[in-house]
Amino acid sequence: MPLQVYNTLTRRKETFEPIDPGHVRLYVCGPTVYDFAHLGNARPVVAFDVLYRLLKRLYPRVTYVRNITDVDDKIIDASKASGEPIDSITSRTTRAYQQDMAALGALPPDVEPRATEHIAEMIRLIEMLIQRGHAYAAEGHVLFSVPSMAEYGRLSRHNREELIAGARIDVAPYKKDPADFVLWKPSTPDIPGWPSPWGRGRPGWHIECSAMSWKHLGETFDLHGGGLDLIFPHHENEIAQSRSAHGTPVMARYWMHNGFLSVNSDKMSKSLGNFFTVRELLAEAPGEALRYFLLSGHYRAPLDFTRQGLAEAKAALDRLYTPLWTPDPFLPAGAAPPAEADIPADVVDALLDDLNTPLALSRLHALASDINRSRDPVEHVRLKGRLRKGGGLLGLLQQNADAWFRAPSPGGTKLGEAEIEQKIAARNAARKARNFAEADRIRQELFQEGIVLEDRPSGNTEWRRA
RNA sequence: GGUCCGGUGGCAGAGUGGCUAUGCAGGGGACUGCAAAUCCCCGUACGUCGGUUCAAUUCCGGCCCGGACCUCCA
Repeated sequence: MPLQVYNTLTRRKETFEPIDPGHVRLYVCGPTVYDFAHLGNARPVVAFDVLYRLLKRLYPRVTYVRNITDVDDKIIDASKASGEPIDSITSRTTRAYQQDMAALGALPPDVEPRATEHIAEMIRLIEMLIQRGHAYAAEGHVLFSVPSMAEYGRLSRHNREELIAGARIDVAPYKKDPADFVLWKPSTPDIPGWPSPWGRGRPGWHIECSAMSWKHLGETFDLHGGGLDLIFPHHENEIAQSRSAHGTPVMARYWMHNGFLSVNSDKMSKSLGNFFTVRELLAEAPGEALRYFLLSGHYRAPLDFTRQGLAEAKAALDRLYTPLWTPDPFLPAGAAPPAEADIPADVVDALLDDLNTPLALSRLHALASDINRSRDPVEHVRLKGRLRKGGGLLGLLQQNADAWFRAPSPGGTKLGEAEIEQKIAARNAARKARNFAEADRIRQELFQEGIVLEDRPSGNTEWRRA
């Protein structure tokens, strides 16, 4: 079964056919670095991380580019408000972003270009657009001429007239057409700016992605991803810029957009103030649980964030890690050692169908059940390997099960491992003396501390944090 | 107004023209000194009204309800 992706350009699921099967190229819109990322910002990162992992399995070479927008009026505003220098804000926030995404198990992209390091490419692109009659300079600004592009609006399925009719902002007087948008704008001396043929200024929002994707992936590439809200205007304008500058029929062949994360059915957003930063959530749950939560819904569907949902994600991971936690059975003498585990095909198939992660997760659970039922030692070990491999495709189940169950949790017990082991030894002594009241008292005592004991058939007592 | 998504069991969330995932929660049983974990069994859900069909939750149409986008936004 080939990879199928839902393409926003055609509004249907299509078979993915790379331009160059030897080298797949993917671009995802990254963050504007002026504040910590919230869980909604993390959703595309995790979703497209699964895509990246899948593509890497399918093709010999994949280049994944995710930009860092480090020049933007929101950054300027943040600096003015706090007094913190712009460089400090952007470098600090970029670092935090990278740490947070790593904590969610997202692989770093192959290239993470910064807008400020691509000003020359942006200026070049703007010059090309002017040359070809798709842009014009006016009062220190350079604007893209929307009427110059016949196919403008194809991605968002908006036509120019509707846009003008529905516009929520006033039309700047220097625009020739109300739908025209800014490629370059002048900077006053107190804010960041770069010399350009149109005077000292800074880029508009959309041009940077056109410049960076061009430089790192070429004029036309395979996949472009981002949040649903970027379809218009951001991606529409990127397409207009790139296609018009290069004279190409498409910018990216497949456009993928993730749905929103909501909180009590309201979109999680900074302006509504109902957001949870990845950072604060990492203080109450493991990154892997947050990742599982994000993958528990299909990437295009809305996903409602609740503490209960997060707790269920953690419980589901407990269930998947449980069979991985039990020691491998002894292989019968003379038995062939289990072969290198294969990737579970049904998990791959689920992902090939437009990244159906909920279905893929259910297949992981089926695999866990198989392991729990398995009585054959060789089969048991082989299935465990498969579960790990399948989890790996989703960026899950890669840590040591002991670490998963025993890593100190924020707000958890203050008891150290040595103290826990000590209490377990005391309890086992009581059990041996058939003093079950004392044994149960210790069990209860540990339970109050969030420690669960499991007496194994082997006679060992294992503990884990609830 | 325009464009585009959805409405599935107590909750979350897949999927399918007939065999009704998966997890959590709940009930019963096995196992256990007690537990935990695990295993077995259980509750027969698909907004609404029509249509097509031998058969529709699944296809088509109307309606109702909810959501997103229409130059801040993942």
